Amino acid sequence: MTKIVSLPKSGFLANASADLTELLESLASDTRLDEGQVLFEKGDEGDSIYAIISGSLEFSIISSEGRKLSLDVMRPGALFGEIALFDPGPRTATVTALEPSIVREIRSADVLRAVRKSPEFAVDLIQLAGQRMRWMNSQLNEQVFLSMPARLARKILYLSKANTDELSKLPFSQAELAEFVGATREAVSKTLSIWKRAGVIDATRGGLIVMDREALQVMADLHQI
Amino acid sequence: MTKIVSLPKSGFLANASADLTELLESLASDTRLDEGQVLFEKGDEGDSIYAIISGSLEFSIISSEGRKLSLDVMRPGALFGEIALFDPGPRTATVTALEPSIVREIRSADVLRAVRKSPEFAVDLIQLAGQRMRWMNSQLNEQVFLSMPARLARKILYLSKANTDELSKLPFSQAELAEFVGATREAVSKTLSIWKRAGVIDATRGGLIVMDREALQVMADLHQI
DNA sequence: CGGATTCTGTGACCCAGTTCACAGACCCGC
DNA sequence: GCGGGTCTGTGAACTGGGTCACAGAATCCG
Repeated sequence: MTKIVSLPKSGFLANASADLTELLESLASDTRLDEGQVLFEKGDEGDSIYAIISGSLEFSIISSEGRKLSLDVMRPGALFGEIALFDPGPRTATVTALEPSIVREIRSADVLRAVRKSPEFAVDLIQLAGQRMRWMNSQLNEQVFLSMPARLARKILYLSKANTDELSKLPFSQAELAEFVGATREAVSKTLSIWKRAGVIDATRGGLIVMDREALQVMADLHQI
Repeated sequence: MTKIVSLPKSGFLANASADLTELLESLASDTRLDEGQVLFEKGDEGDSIYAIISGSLEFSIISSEGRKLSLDVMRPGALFGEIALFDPGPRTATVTALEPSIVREIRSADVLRAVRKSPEFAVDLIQLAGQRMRWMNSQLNEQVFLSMPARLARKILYLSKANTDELSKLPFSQAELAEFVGATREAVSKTLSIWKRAGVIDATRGGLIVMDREALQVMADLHQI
């Protein structure tokens, strides 16, 4: 049986305790996802939480008009879907596999039972919720108060931080970056061009390499509103 | 001693269970706030949660440049500050008294102790966190995907819903409304003028009366992006 | 290899909302 | 009751970013 070997610091919510992890082990059922497959989307009913075993999934919100704002890419070890855990109701976000992935599903009733038995689980979960709220707050902040270039710089830094390999190449097209940033492909293309000319990044088709992290950091702090 | 008589559905997070309420009763210490007084602001350290006994407080986030986005006004019965509950770190938002108010403060260590004794508290708290996350998600959605008039219409409907009196008069100046909507005073003034001419609302200095809720509802759904 | 598709770069124009600049209107205190 | 704040209304100019429209590069595939 696949093991959650460790809990890497992925995007967010990746700090489950050993106890919680064990719980996941015992009650879980695994699901295999193809690239592009939607695990659940906004409006779905569902009361499970998930842990990522392998692959990577995109976490996004979608407007009624169909516009998408990607918020995070989650990697093995990440836990998600906890809003619906004890607050039944439709899902508020959409989760899509970016590559073939495996997720472990735990029904909230099982978690609930475990919580009643052992309060430590609850403390873990509340802490997890706290971190997620903190993170959502920062997203709101960025969207509201930062200009497009600043948001772009931050997302690039954030997403490339998760990359373990040496020169952090981001495997996203400009269209995908635009969705992360809440802007159009054209706008992203234009600012990337500028940064490329300035030697801050190097862009190729379907990818992008950060050359000068410091400079990007500056871009992220400039351009406030 | 003041009692939390009931838990009215205020802005959000107003559905604490009887048990949790009792906990609040036993461990709390009350604080009196003057109008305009800041209870805590973004960046402060602090690990207490609060319940509102009387008055009303504004919940807002503030950019590094000093721009403010008001998110909610919280009324008696509302619970807030729970991010810091089990996830230590700086506060992510700012809370200000809109009028003379009294809040009850509970140190997170006390709550933590209670949780370990009785898991039901934990379930309540997690549920509370779930609702708050749901709500924050909706805020993010609105800010990102809606035009200014739609946001304005929604905030007016939302804020006036909390009003119990007959013809719901909102006691906010246009400048304050602008902060709620993340726009400038002028822009708000202009769209309010239009709505006033159309008979949808009636505006006076420092306040505003909703005449036609349905029409506002339409405005809220139109103007998507 | 050659055609088709999918990305990337850029320019022209448009529009929502900001900034700036006032002019009234209301209101409160002396 | 009048003078100085604080709100409200509105117009002119500006601007970030969106929309539209292509053209050139990469890549894929039959």
